[in-house]
Amino acid sequence: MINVTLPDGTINEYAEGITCAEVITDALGRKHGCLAAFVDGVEKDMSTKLSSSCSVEGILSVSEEGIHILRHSAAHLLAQAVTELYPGALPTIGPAIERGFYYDFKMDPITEADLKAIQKKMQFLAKQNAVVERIELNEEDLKSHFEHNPYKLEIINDKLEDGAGSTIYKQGEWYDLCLGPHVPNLSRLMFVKLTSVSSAYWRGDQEREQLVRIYGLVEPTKDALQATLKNIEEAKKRDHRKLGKDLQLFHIDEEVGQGLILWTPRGSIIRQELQDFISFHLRRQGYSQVFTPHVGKLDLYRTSGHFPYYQESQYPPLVEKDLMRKLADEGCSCSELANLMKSGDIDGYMLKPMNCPHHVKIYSSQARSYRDLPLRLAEFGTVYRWEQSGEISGMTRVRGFTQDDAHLFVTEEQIAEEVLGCIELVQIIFDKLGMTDYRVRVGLRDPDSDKYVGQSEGWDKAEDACRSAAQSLGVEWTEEEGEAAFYGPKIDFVVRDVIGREWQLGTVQVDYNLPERFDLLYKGNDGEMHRPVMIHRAPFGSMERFVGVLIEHFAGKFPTWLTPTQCHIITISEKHKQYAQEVADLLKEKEIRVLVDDGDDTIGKKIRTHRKMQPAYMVILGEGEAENRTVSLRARNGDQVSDLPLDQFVDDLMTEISNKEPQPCLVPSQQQSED
RNA sequence: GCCACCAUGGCUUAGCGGUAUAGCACCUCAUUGGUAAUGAGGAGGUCGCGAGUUCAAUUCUCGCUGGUGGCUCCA
Repeated sequence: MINVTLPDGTINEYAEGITCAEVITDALGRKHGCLAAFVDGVEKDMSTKLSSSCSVEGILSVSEEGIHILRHSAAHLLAQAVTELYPGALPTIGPAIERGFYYDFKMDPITEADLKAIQKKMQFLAKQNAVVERIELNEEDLKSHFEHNPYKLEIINDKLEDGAGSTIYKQGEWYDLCLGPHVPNLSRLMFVKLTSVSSAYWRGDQEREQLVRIYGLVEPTKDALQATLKNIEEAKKRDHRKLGKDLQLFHIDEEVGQGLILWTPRGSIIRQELQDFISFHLRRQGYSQVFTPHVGKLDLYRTSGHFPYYQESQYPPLVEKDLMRKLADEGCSCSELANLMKSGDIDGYMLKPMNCPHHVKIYSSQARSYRDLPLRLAEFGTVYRWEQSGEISGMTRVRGFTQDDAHLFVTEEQIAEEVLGCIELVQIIFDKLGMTDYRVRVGLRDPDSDKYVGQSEGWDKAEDACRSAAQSLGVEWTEEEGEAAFYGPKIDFVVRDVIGREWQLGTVQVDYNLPERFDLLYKGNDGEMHRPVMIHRAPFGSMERFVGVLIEHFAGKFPTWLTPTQCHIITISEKHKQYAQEVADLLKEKEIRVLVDDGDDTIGKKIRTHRKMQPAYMVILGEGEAENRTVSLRARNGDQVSDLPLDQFVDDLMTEISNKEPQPCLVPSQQQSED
């Protein structure tokens, strides 16, 4: 007999060999809803036989572990369906992921249209409700089970020690190499939805074959699945690429170039407001504003190390016409030209991929003493990077972007305090914008990689400085090896958007390397020359990416201070044109952004039209308002307030804007939102 | 860069081997209307670009450009 401890503390005695399923059924009844169990805290199948005293706790499909098992099992079901429909298809790997599951197959490409049939097959198989069976096999048997699948054999050879066996999971005649656990039977997997098909490299290696990857969702109930699908639909409506077009915030034109953002008047207002906001804080923190050109000589980037290191992701260099002609006359080939550039035998210009070298040159334009430090140089600097064409997307991944950049030249003793100042700035901004869902990542070098430059002593010090700064932040932070820049460690602020994607926005980087490469010096109070340390930082990261994320964060409903047109004035009839103009002039005088619609559409029609542009307020003006010098307001959610005295409205609105209130607040919320 | 899919007036979209729908937006006229579409009329497209097949191509084929979903990459 063995003793089994249940979550509520009771201890039951059972015969040895009893299964988890039997224990849980005994404790909770037949409709326990568990799909696996923790045995002494370790995830096990329901069919696991208990051989000694232990604790047992059921895993429900709504728990984090439960949904993970559900997804993983659904991936197996997908593989079964695909291999039955496409006999030549070879399953490779198929894990559960954050929002569902996928499975990679070696097979001929399929299209989204094919997913319907596969999903139907999955649901058919789920209805058959085969039992999922765990089978332990020795190495030889294991290999013979997968002798026609080189991918599985590769995993067996790589992951298992010589001579070690492993397990397969079998449902009906189909089986897969897997450690489990899995659902006890397939009927648990009724509520699946295949979402997309794409491709992936085998084991994530660009050099190896491309596989067909099928993504899917699974939920424990029909309602849960419908809710998940609805969430995805809602998220799509927030997509900054769609909203950017609808709200006329930016435009990308193929004749201008891929990944190059044209900021339209309305989007430019948002960007300008953000820049003003940040500039205000920069002045407070003692930064100096600078401007530098968009190009620089190749030699500059040879010295900085950017040219040789990041050649693949730079726009092609610009070479002078006469030199090009001369080289062409001499029969110089393209590859020879590239070599000459690489070796430094010919020079040219480059679109700047970053602002640091220019700022470094401002530092070194004068002899510096310790009294000049910290020297903080800030610039909204536009940089150009040749991102891979397939990677470019909307505003979040582009080829030309403006960093809210700054470089701080500091003494070693000043690092900790200055890094902290940078971090505080990031926090002020995130706080003001209500971006609370972010994590802090301290990026360290990968000890096994040789991509990093500089002395390891400097690295150690810089890494320590980042750690202690992150520590003092009072926010959850993680260290990640291999996430450092090639010149130094960094602290990144990674923001999670509404769809759960993560975006690296703010960044602070400590750099011992560039001062070395450019031989930067200052005279200390000891009369000796010393080397300063550089801190790179950009609280927004790039204006493009930040605004892109912000559009989705607010779903286009910006706080009043950021809203491109804050008030849309709508007249009831032609008779109120004059009063509308008066109100508009008054608001404009106070630098409030306003638009007047005194056209002859009906009031309902106008409201419908203007709602699409998401003004902070619609200001409705008719008979009563004109007579009493009042306004009526309509908020984005349809709430209204009537007969607000005009002067009070203007005052309140100005206060709201200068306070940078997170949402419009002049119309008290009366009901649940109609949006 | 790789794989798959996609590309029709400003936007959303129908369609097909014989140069093309519809709605919104736009313009004109009438309407003077109180919080999610007043009515009538009008104008606007060499169907992303280039080549090929064909008597004929927006429709089929290839290339290019751009987009979408992923992979790889991201100073």
